[in-house]
Amino acid sequence: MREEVSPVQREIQQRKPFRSRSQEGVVALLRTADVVRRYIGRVLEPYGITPQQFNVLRILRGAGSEGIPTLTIGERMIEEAPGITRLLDRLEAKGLVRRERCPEDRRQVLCYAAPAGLELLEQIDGAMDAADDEALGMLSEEDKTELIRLLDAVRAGHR
Amino acid sequence: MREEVSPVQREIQQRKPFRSRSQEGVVALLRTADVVRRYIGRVLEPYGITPQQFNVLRILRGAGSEGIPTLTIGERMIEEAPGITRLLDRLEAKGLVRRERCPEDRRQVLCYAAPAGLELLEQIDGAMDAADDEALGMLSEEDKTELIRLLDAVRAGHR
DNA sequence: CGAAAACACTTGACGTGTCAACTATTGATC
DNA sequence: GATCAATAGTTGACACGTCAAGTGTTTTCG
Repeated sequence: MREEVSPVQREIQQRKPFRSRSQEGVVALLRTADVVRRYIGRVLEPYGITPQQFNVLRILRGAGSEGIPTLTIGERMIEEAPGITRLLDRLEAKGLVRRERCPEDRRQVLCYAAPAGLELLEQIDGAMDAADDEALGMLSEEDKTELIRLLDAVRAGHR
Repeated sequence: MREEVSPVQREIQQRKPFRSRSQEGVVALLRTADVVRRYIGRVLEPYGITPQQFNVLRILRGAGSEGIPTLTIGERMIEEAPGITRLLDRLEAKGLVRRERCPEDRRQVLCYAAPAGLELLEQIDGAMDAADDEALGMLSEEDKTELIRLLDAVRAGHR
């Protein structure tokens, strides 16, 4: 029975085998997400926008003309508020986003996608659809479904 | 036939369904990795070290007394050199790492885990094993194996 | 009603990731 | 053997991400 060496193990040039499936899984998950994140980043680069900024813009587009408060954006991404504030600062500086205090509750700041932001999104949409397919293109539809199921289960376990 | 709403979709409070399995998969992958990354980060926090720093230390421990050049560390993580240089700067400042120019090839900088770094790692090892198990604890061994297989396939496709 | 608690951010400090440009060496070549 | 390309790192500028603390605004409640 010969020694099996997993792909992840080879990648990180590790001599010792993983202590458990769990350890190998965590490493594989984090490394794979990094690879995909970078890939998406490169696709977005020509449009002068980062993955996070793109994400926020998509959320704002989804919110429509009603706008959406800063913290709500943070919930839909996974991030804490401080990051969102500054992300919006940069998007606003680029003219892709508009913000204004909510009249009903002056603690809140409502955020909207500016026209320029919506236009940019439309330019990107096609490329991003292609990028998503490309990113997981090596998996069959069944594999994708299975991957999604497993990932959903992992997140569900964290609460 | 009723409308199915995926967990990811619910999480990001998205009204429109995903355009494709690929899109849903990419979102699930990135979100799940974020969740796990944060979890690992919280486990490490009491030890005054970040996930990346822990990662580098483990790599240095693996390299042993021969040391390992800066760029090689970068290859085993996925990062670019600049990040590694500064990561090492901080670890050296904490006394967890030692660096010196390689006499054979003075362009290289050999890095070693300092004794304090090795001690810290030993203190953490147990907690990290437990954390890995906890992170994927909701999956059966078969599910973990399947997840690893799918993730390996995704990374293999990116090259 | 008025003080205290709860909210919704915002700001500051720091760790990390990326790219581009720069320095120091080493290797390759005519 | 001097020149030029390739290496190995470092540095600067900027986008995030996190935590802790600070600023207004409601809410809650005695």
